[in-house]
Amino acid sequence: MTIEAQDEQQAAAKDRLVAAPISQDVGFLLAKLHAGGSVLNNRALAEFDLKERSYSVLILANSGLEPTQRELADFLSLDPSQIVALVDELEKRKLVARAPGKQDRRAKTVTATSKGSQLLDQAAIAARLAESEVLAALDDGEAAQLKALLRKALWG
Amino acid sequence: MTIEAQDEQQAAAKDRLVAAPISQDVGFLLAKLHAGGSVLNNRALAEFDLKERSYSVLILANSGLEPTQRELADFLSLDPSQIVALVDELEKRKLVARAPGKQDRRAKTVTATSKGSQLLDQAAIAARLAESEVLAALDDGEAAQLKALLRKALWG
DNA sequence: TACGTATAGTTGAAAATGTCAACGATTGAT
DNA sequence: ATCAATCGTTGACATTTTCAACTATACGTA
Repeated sequence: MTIEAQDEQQAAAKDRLVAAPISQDVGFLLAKLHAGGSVLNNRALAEFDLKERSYSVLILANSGLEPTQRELADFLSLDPSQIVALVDELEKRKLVARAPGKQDRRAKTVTATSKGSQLLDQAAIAARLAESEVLAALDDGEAAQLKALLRKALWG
Repeated sequence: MTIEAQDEQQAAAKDRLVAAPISQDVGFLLAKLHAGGSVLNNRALAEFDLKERSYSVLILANSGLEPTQRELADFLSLDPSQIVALVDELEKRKLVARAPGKQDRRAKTVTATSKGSQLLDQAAIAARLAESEVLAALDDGEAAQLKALLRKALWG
């Protein structure tokens, strides 16, 4: 068999299981697209020594919303102890700073430093590129529609 | 502060971070909706001693497509060794059976037993209910549109 | 004011998952 | 006949998840 014929057969076989009814299952579709996207995202962010997780924290720290760690945990669907580790690392790299909450001194707000903000500017470019790869099969209108539907499903 | 006022404030605070630009990021939206959905799915499937993973394998085993373990690994974005563990457990419970591949005796195809098929019928009902919870904020047309866009992003 | 309960962040341990390299059996091209 | 590649499997190792404490702080109530 030629190399080309092999590749064709593999490409054909790769998606053979799409016919199974699980391809109608939203949970599965979300998981699969997310899995593929994570690989691309993490690859794109590796250049900045960031992963999806730390990138997310950095964005939120840079948002001006001064999130507390608890809010980060809730919003990112992570355990509070994972936020500790994430913020520890970003803080060690001087990308974010912890500050005591203004009304509640138990809480600590997480804010991006200017160094963190600058790094984020660069990383966001790479992340946007990765995103466009994930959604390569969709045109701009469809991509926007997908985002709108996901947001509506999450927050009504 | 009254309990009601507390709840209101928490509910308001819960989504405060939606304003951050990460809420425009497809990767994040996918991760968050998937995270929420997984909890519901696994809760719904626990009744049948299944998790999302084993449920997925069972569906594919029941599809009539006679997937090999390698195909399952590729399709579910899992390491082949994880498929071994998953199939081991389902086979021990007599829900699926391994059979040597017809053309390739290295491969093993995974097929649902009638017991597995029956269990799947029940589990699918619970899973559909969980899915409708995940997509509660969308009407039927929007849900269908979301699925169509996810499928297109994955397979063009 | 003092008390009791609840919450924020932190730590560390245990369980579950993910990643990877090796191996025997089998395949298929040369 | 040989040789490289692939399939399932095993086991080691790393990462992630989950959970139960603990301290400090908050806040309603007595």
